[in-house]
Amino acid sequence: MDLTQLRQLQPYLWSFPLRPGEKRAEVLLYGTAPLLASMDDKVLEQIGNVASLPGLAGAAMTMPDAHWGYGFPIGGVAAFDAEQGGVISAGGVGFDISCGIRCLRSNLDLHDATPGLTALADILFRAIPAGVGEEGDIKLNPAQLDQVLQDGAHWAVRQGYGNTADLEYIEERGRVAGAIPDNVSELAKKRQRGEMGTLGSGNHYLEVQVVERIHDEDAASAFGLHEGQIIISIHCGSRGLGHQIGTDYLIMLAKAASRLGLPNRELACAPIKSPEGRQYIGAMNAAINCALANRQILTHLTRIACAKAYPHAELETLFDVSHNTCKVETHEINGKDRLLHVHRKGATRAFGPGHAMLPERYRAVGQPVVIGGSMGTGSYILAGASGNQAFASSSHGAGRAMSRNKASARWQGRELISKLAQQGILIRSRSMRGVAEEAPSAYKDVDLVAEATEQAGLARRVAFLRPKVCIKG
DNA sequence: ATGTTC
Repeated sequence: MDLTQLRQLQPYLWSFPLRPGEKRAEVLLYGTAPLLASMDDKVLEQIGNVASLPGLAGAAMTMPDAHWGYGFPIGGVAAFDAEQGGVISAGGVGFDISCGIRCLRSNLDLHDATPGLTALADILFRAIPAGVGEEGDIKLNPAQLDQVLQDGAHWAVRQGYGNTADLEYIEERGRVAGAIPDNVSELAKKRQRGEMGTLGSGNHYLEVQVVERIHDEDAASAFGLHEGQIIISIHCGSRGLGHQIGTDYLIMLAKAASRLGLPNRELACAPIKSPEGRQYIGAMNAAINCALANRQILTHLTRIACAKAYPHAELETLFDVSHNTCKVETHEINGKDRLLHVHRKGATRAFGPGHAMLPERYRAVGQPVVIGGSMGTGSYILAGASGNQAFASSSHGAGRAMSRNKASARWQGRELISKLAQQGILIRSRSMRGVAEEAPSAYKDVDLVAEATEQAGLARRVAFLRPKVCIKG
């Protein structure tokens, strides 16, 4: 991205000034000069397009890990006011609806766990269905799937996957309101009937990590984290169902958008108050519940696998964040509280200290936020910051720096795996091409993303996690 | 991300 097009407002905040004759809302970009310089110009074009959509509240924004996506950039945040003609966009949520990360803290430490890590890697690889189209042992009939879409992780706990203590630490406490299973196509449901409790592919993973560094002792203590502790993180979403909803509604919303005079098919959207808009929102909420249930089942499978390698192991849910959603929230703009539909695409909600929606245990320090790193580099746990000006949003990952095609042309999966093994990181995957696409060097530097996220006032770093075992799709 | 062509 050419930085001469931008105006630097603060050390970690930039604006994209209007060109003569251009009509759109403000665009704000969070990040350092090097991070922004490494982004594709497409990011700027895309967030500029978002700023021209009807009913936008405040500015359209990008997070420090932004890269270009379908319609909206990944790492994009945009809030719309239904009362002012605001819109809902499928491309503003993302195709993998409610993709997110479940973090589990363990009672194991690296020193004791090390001798069993190879066995754990093999057990997890057998226990966790992963890869494109991969199905699990759970097969649901249509009525059962509708219950999943209605009740999310609560459904999973009722079936014996995990426990009620998990629910307290899931965003929305395990279930969003407003899901309408009838708005989800039969094809989308059919694709999901065998895919509950599966990881998927691409950047999805299950990682066994060690807490290598604590940045904030108070928050770490509230989150139950200490140096040397083993953590397990599960990154996945709503699988075939979410993807099919994205496909179905892209077509419907594109028609609605053409009536609004928006020519760009990728910006497919409809007013929140329109029939099409309401219909998509009902389907999207159903997909959010599907993803929450999916991560709950995977948590259960992970506990069983972990107990085989370490009979005394206990895994508690630290938190479960979603980073592809649109959620209705109240935010203050110019001193006035407004009810907004906040699109976060590749962006994590990051409520600050004192927010009423947070579980009591974390309320004083802020919401746990996860910046998932690339395979082999590491991840950060952060806490939502007071005074976040980005509709309580934060970065979600390292963010790609290179396309999948380029990465798979440059690296060999097998070589990467042996190189990472030398660094003490065990990779298990059925797809060598997938591993090559996920090469650590195809991503931005997660340390720089986390540092910029903190310096920009979006979230505070709490702990750095180093991967030890990584199960890839 | 994805029954890898939205």
